[in-house]
Amino acid sequence: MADPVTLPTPSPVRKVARAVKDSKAPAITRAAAILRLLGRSERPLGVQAIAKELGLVPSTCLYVLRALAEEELVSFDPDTKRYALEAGVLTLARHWLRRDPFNDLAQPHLDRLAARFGLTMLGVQAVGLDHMIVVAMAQSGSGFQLSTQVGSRFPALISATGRCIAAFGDYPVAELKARFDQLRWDNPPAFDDWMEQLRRTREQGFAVDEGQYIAGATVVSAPVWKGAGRPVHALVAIGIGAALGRELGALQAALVEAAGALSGQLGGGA
Amino acid sequence: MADPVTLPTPSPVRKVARAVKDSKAPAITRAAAILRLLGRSERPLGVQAIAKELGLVPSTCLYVLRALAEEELVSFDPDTKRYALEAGVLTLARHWLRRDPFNDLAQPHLDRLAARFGLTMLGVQAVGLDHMIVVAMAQSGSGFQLSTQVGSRFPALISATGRCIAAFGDYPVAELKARFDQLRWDNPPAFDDWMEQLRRTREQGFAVDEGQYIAGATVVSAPVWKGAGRPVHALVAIGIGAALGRELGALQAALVEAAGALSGQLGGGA
DNA sequence: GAACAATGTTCTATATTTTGAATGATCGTC
DNA sequence: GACGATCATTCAAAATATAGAACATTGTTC
Repeated sequence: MADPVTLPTPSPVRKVARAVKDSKAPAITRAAAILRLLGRSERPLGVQAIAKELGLVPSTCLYVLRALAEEELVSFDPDTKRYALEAGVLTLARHWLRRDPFNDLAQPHLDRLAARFGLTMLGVQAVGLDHMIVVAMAQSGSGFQLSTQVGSRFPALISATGRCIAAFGDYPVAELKARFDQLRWDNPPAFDDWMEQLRRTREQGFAVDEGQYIAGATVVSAPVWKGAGRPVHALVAIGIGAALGRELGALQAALVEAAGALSGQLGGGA
Repeated sequence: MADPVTLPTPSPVRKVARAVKDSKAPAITRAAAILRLLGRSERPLGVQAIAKELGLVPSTCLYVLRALAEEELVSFDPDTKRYALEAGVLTLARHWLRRDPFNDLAQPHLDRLAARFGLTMLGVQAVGLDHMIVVAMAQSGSGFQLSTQVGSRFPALISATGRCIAAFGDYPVAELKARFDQLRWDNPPAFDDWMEQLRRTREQGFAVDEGQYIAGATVVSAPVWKGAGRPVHALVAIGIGAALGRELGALQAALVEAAGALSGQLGGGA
């Protein structure tokens, strides 16, 4: 139900409270927190429930909700006095999709690879060191497979794609360590082993995760460059461990090739 | 490029200024305006450009942008100092989609009708009397660009669906008139004719627009009820005028039937 | 059906954000 | 390579959004 990234949320209250204090536009921080909470919630929520969950003052919370409702980002049921996400968020998403070249260009690659190897392919975008977001997807259609939805968020350093982000991002080791320690894996690697894997990732140009993030699943990820500097995107292949078998080598080669081609199309120096 | 609804936007400045003043949480109003502007824009924008376009104070604008960037709703390129929508908006949209039963239930109906009649089908949601938003879609031929169109906004009273919203909404005539006068049609009907069409829409249980909103296109729309009160959703068929021909009758019957079935599934009193 | 409890909403003093000018950075031009 | 202009950013005063209590409304229990 909940996002992989929202599962280990011990206390939104503390986080929201701190973020609100540090911000020069606290109302926006509160609004974003409310939108996320409503997104997480299975059912519409009342003012009080929202305020309590996020540690906000009810009256302030009410004003924020009214403003969000006015903007058609939140729906309000006058009968039940409950608030929920409104379809307006779709409109923003559509505009983002429309404007992002990675989506259009990545989709054919994803479709092709998904069909050829019979697995789930993702196009992923990193946003800072916090999260990565699934922005495109393709599935082969046959048999069982793992799947996510476009829009899903994951911690930035998790799994194979996390290794790519870390390997090519040139971040301070201390920062990586701090983030690494907060990750949840099915079979967590030791930090030193992980650092060694980063080195190999840099050599090979792609990263592999064999059952460490999700037991039984193999994830291969190759970075895509949009320009100089850090890669912001990656192509990801996800397969049930056994199903890949000897094809793993071919998959890796095809993935790297597709990622390289995409980098070229996006005008990046691969 | 731009939304149907954003095309006739003479001056965002006035609108934003008024909305900000009336709101008890102006920062949120500003933030929403910025997000919309960034969505509309083809390229990333700088602080100054955004502030000027919306009539905001640059420094305030900067703080809002920073807060939005912190929330991963807006991306910031440190090199060019430009802002754009960020993939975080996708996450909100995914959550909305996940939680809304109309989507899942409507999709099979849309697919079926699109295939049978060879046209484009939409699932639409009204949000107040301001807008309606396309929340689901099916096409007869190759249905890929599908997701890019979902999220489109239209004025609530336009075309066939607008007639449904007006006909079954029980709004004061004065309010309808005020909204009606702001609509842009290819071939605008007279208000009195339109009111007459509303009456017939109530009788028939569906509405038709033959080339009035878009010259050469026939639009048929049937309301879907989620509960008592006003219908919030509608099923919409869009076809090139000539292509429909004698099938129009069958389409109307099928549309009404599907809308009725959906209303039942959603627990509404059809 | 009445009293209670919980929730939503309004109100006002105060702490905060917003404002607009001043500063610093960056770009394009000569 | 230096100048001018544009843009992003900072800062302190002033307008204003926020917090917390009071009030109103809704739903629930006896």
